[in-house]
Amino acid sequence: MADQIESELLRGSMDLMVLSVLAQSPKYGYLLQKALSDNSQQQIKLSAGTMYPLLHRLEEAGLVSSRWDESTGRRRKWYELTAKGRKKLVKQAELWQQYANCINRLLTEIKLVIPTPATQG
Amino acid sequence: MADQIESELLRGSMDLMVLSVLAQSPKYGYLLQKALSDNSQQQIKLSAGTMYPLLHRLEEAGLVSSRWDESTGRRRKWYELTAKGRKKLVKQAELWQQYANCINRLLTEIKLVIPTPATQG
DNA sequence: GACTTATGTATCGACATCCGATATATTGGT
DNA sequence: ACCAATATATCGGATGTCGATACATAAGTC
Repeated sequence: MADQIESELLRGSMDLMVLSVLAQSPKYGYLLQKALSDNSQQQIKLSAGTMYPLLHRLEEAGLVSSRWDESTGRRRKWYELTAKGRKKLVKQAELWQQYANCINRLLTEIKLVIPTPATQG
Repeated sequence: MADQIESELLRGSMDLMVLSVLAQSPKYGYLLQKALSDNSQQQIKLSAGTMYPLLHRLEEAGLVSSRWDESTGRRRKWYELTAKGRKKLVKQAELWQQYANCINRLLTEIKLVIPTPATQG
């Protein structure tokens, strides 16, 4: 299994990943970390120092809503996508595709990757 | 033609793109801007305020070398990849592929994109 | 000649993101 | 009693991005 992906490359798209994982199902922070790690074959680690401010930003922007669950021994804050968040996710996913296609085209031109059919956009 | 890609999503991979474009041929800053824009169907714009510090960082790190050309009316600083820069580019391109595959997998799972065959890695 | 646009490099300050370190508290296992 | 895992949160430092600004020359236009 490959190492964890360098953060340098990840900057700016953490929002997209978090929105994606939350789109699967509502989660609380700690669970979100595990889910993202699992979904990426342990390649993407989201540190607490990155995640919590990020979640607060998303909530501030109205993209997720949260509620505390104190019913169990554990004090957990569950986050779920709002309608606005879902729209944002779709838009960001499209942008990502564009972006990825751009870079892939660049890398393909210098023959660093095997050409792949453009997905869309 | 789609709009310019939001910078938010681009953070952290400008280095990769610049190294890629320089791998095609040596360029001076202003030419690099045009080349990157052309190579991305005008979707990626590299502002001067981003580019020059970036080029200086790459040179500082020994990934590119530069020399002034004063032979024409225009004063130009040409940049070209060093051997170290080329190695770095190959490595970063591999990381990029890993990263892109991770995100694509995430987006595929929530059915926001049409699944594509994994390129590699 | 005067004016504007394009070319060309560069720095500055404001702002955002990322992350390690740290704090706090509970649960479960040994 | 101790330690690891669970769980949320903030702080400060490092870094990246970009609009604004500065400066200078060349080319085109009125």
